[in-house]
Amino acid sequence: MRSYRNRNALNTYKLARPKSYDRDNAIKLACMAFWDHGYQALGVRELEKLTGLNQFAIRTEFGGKQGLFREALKFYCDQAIESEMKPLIKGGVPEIRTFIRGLVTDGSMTSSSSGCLVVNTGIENARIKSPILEEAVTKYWKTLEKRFVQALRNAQNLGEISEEIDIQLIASGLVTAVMGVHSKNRSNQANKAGRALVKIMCDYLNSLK
Amino acid sequence: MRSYRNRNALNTYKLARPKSYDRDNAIKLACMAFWDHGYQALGVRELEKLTGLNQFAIRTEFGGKQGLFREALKFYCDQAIESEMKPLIKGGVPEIRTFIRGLVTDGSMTSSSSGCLVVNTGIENARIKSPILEEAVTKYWKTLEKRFVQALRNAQNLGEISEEIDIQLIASGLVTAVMGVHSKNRSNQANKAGRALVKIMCDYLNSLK
DNA sequence: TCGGTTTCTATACGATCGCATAGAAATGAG
DNA sequence: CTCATTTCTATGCGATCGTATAGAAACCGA
Repeated sequence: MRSYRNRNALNTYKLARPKSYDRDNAIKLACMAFWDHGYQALGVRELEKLTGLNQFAIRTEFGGKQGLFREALKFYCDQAIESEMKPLIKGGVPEIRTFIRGLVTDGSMTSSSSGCLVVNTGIENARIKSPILEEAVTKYWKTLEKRFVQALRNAQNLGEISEEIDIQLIASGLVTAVMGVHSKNRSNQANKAGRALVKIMCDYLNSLK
Repeated sequence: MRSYRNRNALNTYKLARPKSYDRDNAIKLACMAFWDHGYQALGVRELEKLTGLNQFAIRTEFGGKQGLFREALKFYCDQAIESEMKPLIKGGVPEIRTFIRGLVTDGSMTSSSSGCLVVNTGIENARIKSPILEEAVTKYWKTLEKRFVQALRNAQNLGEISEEIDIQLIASGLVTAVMGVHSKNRSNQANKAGRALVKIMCDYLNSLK
């Protein structure tokens, strides 16, 4: 065993039997599977079928079911932060509205009848007490809150909203509202179930002028 | 076996070995246990310890783990509907505010670091697809929505809020906000974590005059 | 005290969980 | 071709899941 890791096409020394799966795609499929079924309810054997991975690969490539879940959660978070949250950094109230509306809009990755993987994980693992997962979940919501804070600051600078406003409070409340929309979407198994709160929050943002 | 059921002190014909548990109290303890740990993560053997029930009792009295969970969920719903939701029937905006604030107030049964059993159940069982549980969850949120509608109508009649308002929309949005506060409380394991959204929704209600 | 009834405890069952291991299969190098 | 290396499939392990069963224990009526 010359090279401990030998992934994808970037082989260093010796080629052996090629892997039957694409790592990145497997993570994506695992993400969707956990998103749908939850962590505990999804067994390793069904996970194999849904991801195209084999048991050996789950062990050696990801360190088992837990490790694969961590990768899947990371994939979800990175994806959402990079795509949906990004416009908030330089945006203002319109971008906040777009983000919120994305929670109940077909085609948006944050709009799903399965809710949100991070919400689901935070609720399911509240008592499993895995520090690694807890940290990932906390980091995700902290990031979203920061993005909201940034967008609200931008909005103040643009004069879109009043200077009197407690930005931290609104950002925190928006995060909680987002979690509510996801929860309702999953509970009702409909990706638009939370649309009333979306409307209300948009109206509320308008009232901050 | 003269009488098939022989519960508590109200024995009909023949007294035999007395039960070692109090049924109602066991349901209450089971409710707290499931609330904390979730359904799947809580095994029958630990459930025995936490409720004071024995395996035989779980089978004969409740029909197994599922049956006990149903009773526990029913207990939770009935309790919340009877205590926290009740003032909404004859109340107006102040009663809505009190309800919402109760989600992040020590001593209120709807304020818990474990979130809300109905939210947790809706999320955990979204893919388990138990029609019985799904119906119980749906009914709970429908009831809360109706209570909000009633309170908002009362508020209109009292002149607390404008006649122009879309009551159905606000009621639905309030329900989703409630779910958000519960989700955040559980995710953060703090019964006041969702307080920012509570403040925002109270402000929003004030703006409807 | 004994019989009838119900609930108790103890034990076991089949299924499934995540994970480990062994040997076959698939590749490139020599 | 053979060999070294890696990944594959097949099988099994120990633990735990919810549930079933059997016999002991606890009560009342007679």
